[in-house]
Order: sequence, then C-alpha cells, then structure tokens
Amino acid sequence: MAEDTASHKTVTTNHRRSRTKFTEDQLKILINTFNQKPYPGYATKQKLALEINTEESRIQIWFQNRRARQRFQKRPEADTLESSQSHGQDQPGVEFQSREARRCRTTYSTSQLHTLIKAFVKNPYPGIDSREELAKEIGVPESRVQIWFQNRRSRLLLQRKREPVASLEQEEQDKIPQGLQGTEDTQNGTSFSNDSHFSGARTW
DNA sequence: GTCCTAACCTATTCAGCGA
DNA sequence: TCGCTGAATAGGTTAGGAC
Repeated sequence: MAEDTASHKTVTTNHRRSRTKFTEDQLKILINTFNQKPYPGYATKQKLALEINTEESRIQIWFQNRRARQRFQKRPEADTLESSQSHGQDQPGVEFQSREARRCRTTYSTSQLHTLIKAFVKNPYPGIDSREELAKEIGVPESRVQIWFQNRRSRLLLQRKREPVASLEQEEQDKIPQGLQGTEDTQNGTSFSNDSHFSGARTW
C-alpha cells in the first residue's frame, strides 16, 4: 500500500488485510488437503484452521486461489485433451453431490442489520479495520461482515440494472454518493452509481 | 522490474428460512 | 411455494513482498 503518497489526509491504512505468510509446514498441510479435497466443507476448513493455527476465512481464500491457479495451469491442455475428470471438478453442479456441508446460515437480528446497513450507506467498501470494528460491534466474525457487504453490493447492482430509475431515487434518499466520496476506503473513487459499475477498474 | 500469490472484487448459483 | 438473503463458486484484478 502506498496510499500516503496520494494524500496526506489522516486516512488510516484502512484497506486490505495484511498478507498472510504461510509457513512451509502450513502449506504442506494445505496442499495435501487440497489434493484430496479441492472443495472442502466448513467442518474441514475449521479443522484445517485449527491445525495450522489460522482463520477459517484464510483457508477459504487459499482454496479459492488454489483452485483458480490449478484451472489456469490446466487450461491449455484441457482445451485439446478434453480430460473429462478435471472438467467435472470444475463444474460446481457435478461436484456438488460429494461436497461437504456448508457453514450454517447466519441469521442477523434487526439491530445487527441496522448497524450493517448504516455502515453500508456510509461506505459500501469498508476496509479491514472497519470490517473488524463492525464485526466486533455486532458480534459476528469479520468474514461474515465481508460476505454481507459482498452480497449487499451485488444485490444493489442487480436491482439498479433492473429498475434504474427507482433505484436512483432510492439512492438520492440514502445519499449514497456523498457518503462514498470521502470515506476511508476510497474504492478508486468509483461511485456506486457509476454505470461502469466499478468492475475491473479499481485502483484502491 | 518481475513473479508469485494473498486479498479482494463482481456475477452467478445454491440453499435455508420465514411469510 | 416463493422471495429474500447468507454461503459458495468461477473468473478476474490489485497489490505486498521476495527475488
């Protein structure tokens, strides 16, 4: 992060979580598990987290990235070889039968939702510090806060695609554009109302 | 400067829960 | 049953850190 080059405001380094550095032993365990189960369920991820002494959310991200890398590496040959086995692995639907149970659905109380929505209006892209603060405030893991914001953004975008006018009015009410302007995690200055819907063009 | 990869994003789908 | 929404996925981008 080099955000202090951009401005000298008292913007805290409230951006990404700092990079996790896995040890060789941790990686050995992760890779071993990945080779057996590229789609571990919640229980497996929890167990792994305990075993290598990290958070379950880090395990989840590691598996996501690992699968992506594997797909990328396999792709050139897969196109010509048509290895049916690996194809099945990449298809969530096919894979699903043997997949382990997911994490239990989190049910948010009215006051928890109120807090989350209030924070979302202020800044739909909270940095790690804000997410952790929020998580502490409402008593859920930070990873759940992150997922909640992801889902919230996705659904807002979907809604705006379907009913642009109505959602714009809603936006006016919520004062979202203003709220976004000076917030900590200036998501590249991409206003949420931007039609290019901030995909791909982030600069953090 | 380049490369690897953790962190993070959107888009989409699956699935639990309450009306 | 259906709509809402949390969880998980694929596929992509950004950025930290080792070299």
